[in-house]
Amino acid sequence: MKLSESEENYIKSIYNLQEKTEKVNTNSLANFLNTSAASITDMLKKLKSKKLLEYKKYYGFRLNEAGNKEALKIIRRHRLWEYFLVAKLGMEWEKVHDIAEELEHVSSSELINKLDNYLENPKIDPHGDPIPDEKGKIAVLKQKALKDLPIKQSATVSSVSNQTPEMMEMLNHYGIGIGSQIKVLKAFEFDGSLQIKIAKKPECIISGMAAQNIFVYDN
Amino acid sequence: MKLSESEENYIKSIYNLQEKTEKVNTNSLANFLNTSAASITDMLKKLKSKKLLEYKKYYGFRLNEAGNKEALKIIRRHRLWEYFLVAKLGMEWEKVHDIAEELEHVSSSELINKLDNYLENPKIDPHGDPIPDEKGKIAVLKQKALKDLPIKQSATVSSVSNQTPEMMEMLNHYGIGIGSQIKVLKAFEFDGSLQIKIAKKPECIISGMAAQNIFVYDN
DNA sequence: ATTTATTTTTAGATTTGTCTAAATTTATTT
DNA sequence: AAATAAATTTAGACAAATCTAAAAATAAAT
Repeated sequence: MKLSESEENYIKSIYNLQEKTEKVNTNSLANFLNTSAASITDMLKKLKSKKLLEYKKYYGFRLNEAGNKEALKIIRRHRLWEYFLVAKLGMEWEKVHDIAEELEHVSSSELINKLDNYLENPKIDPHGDPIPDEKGKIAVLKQKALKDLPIKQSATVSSVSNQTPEMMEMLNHYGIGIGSQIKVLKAFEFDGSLQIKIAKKPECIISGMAAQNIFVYDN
Repeated sequence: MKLSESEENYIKSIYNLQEKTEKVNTNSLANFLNTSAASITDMLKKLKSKKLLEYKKYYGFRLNEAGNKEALKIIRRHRLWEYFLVAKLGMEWEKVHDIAEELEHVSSSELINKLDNYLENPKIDPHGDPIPDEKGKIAVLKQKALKDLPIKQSATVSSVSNQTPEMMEMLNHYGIGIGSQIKVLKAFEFDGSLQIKIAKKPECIISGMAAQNIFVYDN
């Protein structure tokens, strides 16, 4: 189904709000999208007529099967682009969201699947959110802080919670990035620092503080 | 200057037509953009009011300095994305244009400059057209067929004229891609075949026919 | 130099997505 | 349960980008 940019934004927002909060209503959506409640009503009618959501006047609304499927496609595009921007172009966390908001509307499925492939099918985006696969399936990967990763178990770096320039500088120095394969060789109890190995990089030691802010998931 | 997608498409089209043909008029532009002459007139007024082109009713129009600058920015984005799609994602020539038409409207200059950097500042896109740099400057690189490259002179693969699946398969096999560093070690006069060296690949021999369809530019 | 043909512009309508203000429905209070 | 408050929808307007059909200007032809 060919959707306009606006329609896509509404669908994606409804999906995201449904994930987080119990009930999504007109006002909360209007607030989230920074628009008026009247605009929401207009779009709800339109999406209903396109059979993407269930909607009964004054009673509320909810994405149906088809709507969910569309939402997942958009979210997949958004998160793959975010991953690309951080992992390949080296952009900073805070900046990638807005750019991905634009890139996500380019809908060629060949493009997206090739991008996915090129990025080696990442499962989690730089903010730690899961990336739906081609079929809309989301892996349920539990992330953990690097400090909680058992010794000698290899894992993939998925996100970093503290994104200060100082943190980024240090990660860069060690060659740690989103998607890096990582393994803890030894933990020093004294200060919580860890001796680690990043694939294709020399061994090194990072502080307990860093280990607390780096998140990984098991392979 | 923030431009709408439509405004960008008009500006880019005017620029492209001005490159190719002597005089651009309302009808030819309407024809090129697959729209009506009336729409062209409307947009000309708008672009004039934004001071991006000179326009006098019934007399014709032309991009001014500012308009040219905007056009070059859009073309830069378009061609960098085309390069990315072919060189990194391995997409085929014919397919990249339409996708780049969409990607080109994402206008973050940080994104584009980082992409440029990531691609190692390509000078020519997969169709053989030059890519403007950050300042809008276009390199005047004369391409030549690989068969005309002097022995032992290293060059960069810029485009391929015959894009059949068979050709693509062969290039893939040899590891020849857009941006590859290439050098001719020996030319066999008998059949025009060439012994070549692609950076980081073993030496190999390609046919005269292939050498005629692969284009390169000097480093 | 008129007439005819072509090109360009205007006038007015349409679609999409938005808005404000008023009306309606549902929820909450006393 | 009547009154008040809050949420939602409708009505009507607007800007952007487009269209068709008619009018105006320029170019070409006899």
